[in-house]
Amino acid sequence: MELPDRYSPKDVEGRIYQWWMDRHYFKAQETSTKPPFSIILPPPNVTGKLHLGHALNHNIQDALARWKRMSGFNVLWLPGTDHAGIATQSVVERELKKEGTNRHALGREKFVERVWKWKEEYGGNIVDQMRRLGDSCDWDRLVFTLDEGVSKAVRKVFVDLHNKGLIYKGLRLINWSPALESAISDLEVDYKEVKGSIWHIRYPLADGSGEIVVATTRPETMLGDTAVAVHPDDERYQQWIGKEVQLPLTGRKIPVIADSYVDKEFGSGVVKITPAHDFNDYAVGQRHKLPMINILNKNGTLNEAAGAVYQGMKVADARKKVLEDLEAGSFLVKTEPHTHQVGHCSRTGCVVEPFLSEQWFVKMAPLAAPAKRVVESGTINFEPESWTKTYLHWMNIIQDWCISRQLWWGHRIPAWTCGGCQKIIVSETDPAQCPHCKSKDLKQEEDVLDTWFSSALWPFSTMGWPADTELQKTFYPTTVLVTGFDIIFFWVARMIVMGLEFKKDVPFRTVYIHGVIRDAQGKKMSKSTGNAEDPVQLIEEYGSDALRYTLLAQIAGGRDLKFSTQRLEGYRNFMNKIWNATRFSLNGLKDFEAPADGVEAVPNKVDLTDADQWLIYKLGVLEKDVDEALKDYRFSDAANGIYAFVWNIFCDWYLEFIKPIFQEGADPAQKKATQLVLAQVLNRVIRLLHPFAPFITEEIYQKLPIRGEALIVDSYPTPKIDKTLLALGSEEVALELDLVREVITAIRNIRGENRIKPGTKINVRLAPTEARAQKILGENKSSIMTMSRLETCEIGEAGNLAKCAVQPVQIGGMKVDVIIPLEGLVDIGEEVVRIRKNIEKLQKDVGSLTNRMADANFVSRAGEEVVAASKRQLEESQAQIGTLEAALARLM
RNA sequence: GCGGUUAUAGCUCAGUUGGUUAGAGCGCUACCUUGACAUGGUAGAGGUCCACAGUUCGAGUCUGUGUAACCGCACCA
Repeated sequence: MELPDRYSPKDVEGRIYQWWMDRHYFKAQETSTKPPFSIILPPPNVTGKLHLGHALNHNIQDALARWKRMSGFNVLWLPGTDHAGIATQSVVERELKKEGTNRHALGREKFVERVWKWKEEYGGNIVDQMRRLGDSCDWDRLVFTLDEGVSKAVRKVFVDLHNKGLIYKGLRLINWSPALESAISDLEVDYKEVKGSIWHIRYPLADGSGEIVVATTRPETMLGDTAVAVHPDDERYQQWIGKEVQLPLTGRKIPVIADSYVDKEFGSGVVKITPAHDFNDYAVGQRHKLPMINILNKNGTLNEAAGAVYQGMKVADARKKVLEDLEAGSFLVKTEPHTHQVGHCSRTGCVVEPFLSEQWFVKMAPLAAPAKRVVESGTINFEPESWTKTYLHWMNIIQDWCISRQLWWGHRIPAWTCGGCQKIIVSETDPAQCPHCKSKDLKQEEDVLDTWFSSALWPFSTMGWPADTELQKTFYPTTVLVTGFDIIFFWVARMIVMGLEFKKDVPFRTVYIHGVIRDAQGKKMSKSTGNAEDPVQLIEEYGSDALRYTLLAQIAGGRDLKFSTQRLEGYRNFMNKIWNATRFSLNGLKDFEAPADGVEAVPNKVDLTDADQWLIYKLGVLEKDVDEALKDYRFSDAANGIYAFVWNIFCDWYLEFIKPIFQEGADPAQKKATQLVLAQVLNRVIRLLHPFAPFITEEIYQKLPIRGEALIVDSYPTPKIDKTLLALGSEEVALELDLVREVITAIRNIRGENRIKPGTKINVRLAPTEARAQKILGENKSSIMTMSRLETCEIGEAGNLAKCAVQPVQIGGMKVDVIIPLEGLVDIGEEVVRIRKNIEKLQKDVGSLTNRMADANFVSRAGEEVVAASKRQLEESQAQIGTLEAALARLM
């Protein structure tokens, strides 16, 4: 079968993916004798378009899934999509706006219907994108966060927590997004530095006995002030404590209180207290039982409590007006520039307002305690480990979780208020009547739950909980969670909490936290800055495997990754290299008969060339390294190791070494042996590559002479399972072949440096100093001649060095002088320069080695082998200098 | 303020337990269309491993201090 000379991902990826699907290779077995391996996919938003971060996240999980599947595990990779309350609702609201209407006009029921319709139509897009990435998820188990089963789980958890007193409804100061007109959680607030001012305002005492100056960054909130506070020990203000001040503009009288929250050193040492619009003031207000005046509407404008003048104004306008009025009344003392952190809504970017409102909360402290313990004890471990500290820190300062959102798209809170007795009923099923007063006048809460509430249950709600399913028995706790650090608090921590509370076990054993993808300049990729790359677009252009290799080869130790298309191009080239190496190999295997015992077949050791044994030895090292790297989540080490093997060992050397064997006249026994080695090693390389480049490898695999049914379900090569083949490798022979390679490199080096045309065939004398080198060179003479394009090659005495280029080569105790007569070939001057450069380099080594050997401390204290090695190196370097100097003398 | 991460070639990064001459890819220079691949090949140039101190016979690697950059968390109105 003929392969095109370039790998074309487009012709392969879709077909291969469909083939895997048709054959159900992604399916997990509910029960199996195989050990389980499970991953829950962090569900992307249904609205979403995958970004590169998703690609990385999914590629890691898929690499793990494929590796484990090949390693004999019963693999469950459970996919899902998230309803993403705010994001999805916004998309549909934008659609409505275009149609000249809005959700309020439509009404709740119709609107939610409309969102569902949207989801049915576009929700599949995100799944299609995941398939482009090659995700080998068990698609038959695809779950959506609003599916019936998941919704049941959500209700059960809500009701249980409520019955345990861990969910409560209360009037609290919460973070309010005026743009969304909804509460948001602490985590959804991003603090950004904003340049503002700090205004000093005069508050006259009510009894006219003086005035007090307060400092504030938000003058408009003074309309809701209910006290002025000073530090109890502040000598300047002792006489004011307990008196009243008259609030400018409103004339309201408010007390001066003492509270140690006030910092004497900051500003004027006097703080205006607005309990309804500041978290610290709220705390002070609670301590002093101050009244709370809410001056804001839900949309962020001022309400009637702010006074007729300001009612209806936006906060920014009100601030201006208040300052004008203060100025006019000469209440304003001074204005200073001041930068401070201002909370912004992570969804809309609007300024978040602390807002007094009735919301539902989860009491976190009792739930956090066991969730801390499982991480402290190592039942769950973070990879990299340093995230443990971040996690524990957050768990220590955790606040109650505000879970209600004033949206329509999501899990509606399963609580009803009875019109008869006003009691609140919380129930898993919609109640027909009030259990207390039997009234049928029940009204369900309007609010929905924070998206992350259902996400927190994901590891078990997706497996059929609360029913007791086989799936949970087999796969819970899951093996590993793969995610970015940005949702450790949003998601990871809350899953641990809920898993422990409802499954009495951790949701996963390991949390693998990977870095963030940045652009080539190191900036965070985002839609708004326009530097976000579209993975599907990149796949179109470079192929899914190339993209995956780029990401996996660079992800290490949880560090961020800088993405450049230049790098992507490099790995695209690598895919092509693999393709062409296969093309060449298959050509050489045209008359090769696949052995009956397939992958177990090995040639007789006596028929193997040195190159065969060298290659097999290197393969053994690779298999060991890759196995260890993958076990430690060192994807880049594994990917780079395979890359180097394929390119620098297999292609650059091995394929070159075996080329003559495929020419006519080669020894048939040797050819047969080499063909078998080639077929077996190619088979191993393709299998090793599969988790990192699934499409191209499966495509190639199907054309290999030695193969099974499908690569995706073949086994993953390790030294353990490849014992028979790897036993043919030899470290000793490998070292000998390295000498041959060094000799070839030396000849090429002399050629290059002396600018001898590649077409010019030259004569070389090789002068080994011991029998072992003599033997190995003799055995590989024809390879040396071909690969360095020689006319003649003598192996023996150094002979006359007059007008000769000379390069000493030594490796593992074997030594060879490479000698090339230059007479009539080139200008001798180049060789003089080349030799001098080499001598200089050697002299530097000799210098430091001499110093070291002269150091009595080194000789007596360093390990014996180290001293011996240094001594040997010194002698060898000196000998090489001798050789080169002799050659130099003969050149002049 | 508390915590974390990073600092190695022009760029992006490897360098596992301290041990010969610190590696790769890209970029750069020269040469090469040789029968797998120009998305290729061969050779080459390029590094005071952030600074200082310490431990050690020996430090890119371990310890401390400092500097710089990035990221969390908490924040003073």
